[in-house]
Amino acid sequence: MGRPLASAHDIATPERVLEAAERAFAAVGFGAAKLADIAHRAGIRRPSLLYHFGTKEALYTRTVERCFARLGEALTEAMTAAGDFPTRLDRTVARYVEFLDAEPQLARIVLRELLDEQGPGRQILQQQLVPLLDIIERLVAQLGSDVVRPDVPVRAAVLQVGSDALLRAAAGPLREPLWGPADHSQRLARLLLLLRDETPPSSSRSSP
Amino acid sequence: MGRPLASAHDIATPERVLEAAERAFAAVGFGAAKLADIAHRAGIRRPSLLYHFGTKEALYTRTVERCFARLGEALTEAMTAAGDFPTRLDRTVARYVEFLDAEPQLARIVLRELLDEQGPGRQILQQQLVPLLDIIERLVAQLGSDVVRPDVPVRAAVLQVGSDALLRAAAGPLREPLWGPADHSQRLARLLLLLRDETPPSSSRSSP
DNA sequence: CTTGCTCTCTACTCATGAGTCGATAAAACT
DNA sequence: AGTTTTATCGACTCATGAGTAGAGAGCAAG
Repeated sequence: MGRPLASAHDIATPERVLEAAERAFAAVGFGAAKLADIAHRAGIRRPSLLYHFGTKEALYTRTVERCFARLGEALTEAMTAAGDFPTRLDRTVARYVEFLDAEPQLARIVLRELLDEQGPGRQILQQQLVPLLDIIERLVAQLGSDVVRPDVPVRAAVLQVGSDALLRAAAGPLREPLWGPADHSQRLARLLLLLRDETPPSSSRSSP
Repeated sequence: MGRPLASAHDIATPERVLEAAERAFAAVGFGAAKLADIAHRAGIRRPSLLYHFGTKEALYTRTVERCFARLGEALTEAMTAAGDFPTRLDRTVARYVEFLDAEPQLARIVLRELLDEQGPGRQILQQQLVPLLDIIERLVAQLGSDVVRPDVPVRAAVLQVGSDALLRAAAGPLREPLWGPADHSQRLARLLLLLRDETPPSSSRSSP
């Protein structure tokens, strides 16, 4: 054999490996994931994988960084939409939840990194999340000074909504039986943050 | 050597092993945890550990079951306190959060089980959590019919508060910089569930 | 004191999975 | 055409960690 071959659908091999790695690490964690599995799922054998990434740890770090990068993108993209505060809040929460629900592997990896004592994730998480929370707090102060409840701790509220979405996405088959429909998160965020709740654009109430 | 010896502080060996196992599995997960480490932390060698538990998987299952049992106890105990609805809500949330903060290993293991595709945890989680949520919903309907917001999805709200506490406890060193003081959870739960918020007994407001 | 039971250890086996080496072959230059 | 570069794989090495075997030490009962 020889060159790329680019097998299947002609996506570059390293990219396919990263996708397979994301699934594997998300499913069973760093320790239990096997390079041979990942390689096979990417359509190559283990040595070829190691040719591209050198070592298992390196592959893992790359995977984690890729996850956090995409998550960061999704978050900031969702936040920078135009509109008044309630609209932006709805949009951000909705997009964030949808994004995580669509990529549960990502949610799982982020969570795993939060749990692991070592791992590259803790630092990345701190470095990305702290400034993001600062931005949100400033945003709330500027945009929402008249519609936001003055008595709510903003950071805590944001983290609560965020944690919920993360766990919800990571819960896999338990998602529906426990959490139910997705737009509940949006509703709860409104209830937490907004002074008055003029029932959001499209949503369900539990008891009319 | 020979009999128990009961080393250190005379706690039964299997119990010491379970404690060590809980720490280890919480810190690095099932795959990466090493029986030799666990054994040493419990004051014995690996074969002695295997004498008591037979296999690594068995030890893990025992550890997980022990965790869920304790968590279940803590939850139901907190919920069955007397008082009107707001008081009970405050107490339950406060005790739950304190409990998890005091035993972060437990929170980590529960989370890990939520993440793992196989593992005994998913099933236990479903079996314990679904009925618990039903109980809570019934409780809210009975006790809080006049003080609880009628427009809030109870299950979702409870899960949101619960997820937050779990992640908060599992976050280790990131807990303070991100989440801040513990009583915020209590405050958010009040804001979510109660119709009017007469500022809970002892709490801090972020902007007076 | 001897027999038996419980618990512990040291010293193995054995499977598994990460990383290396050398061969090979398709592409990409020259 | 010939040479180099890039990517792939089969067949190794080697470390590590789970599980096993067997011996021995303390304790209890007869």
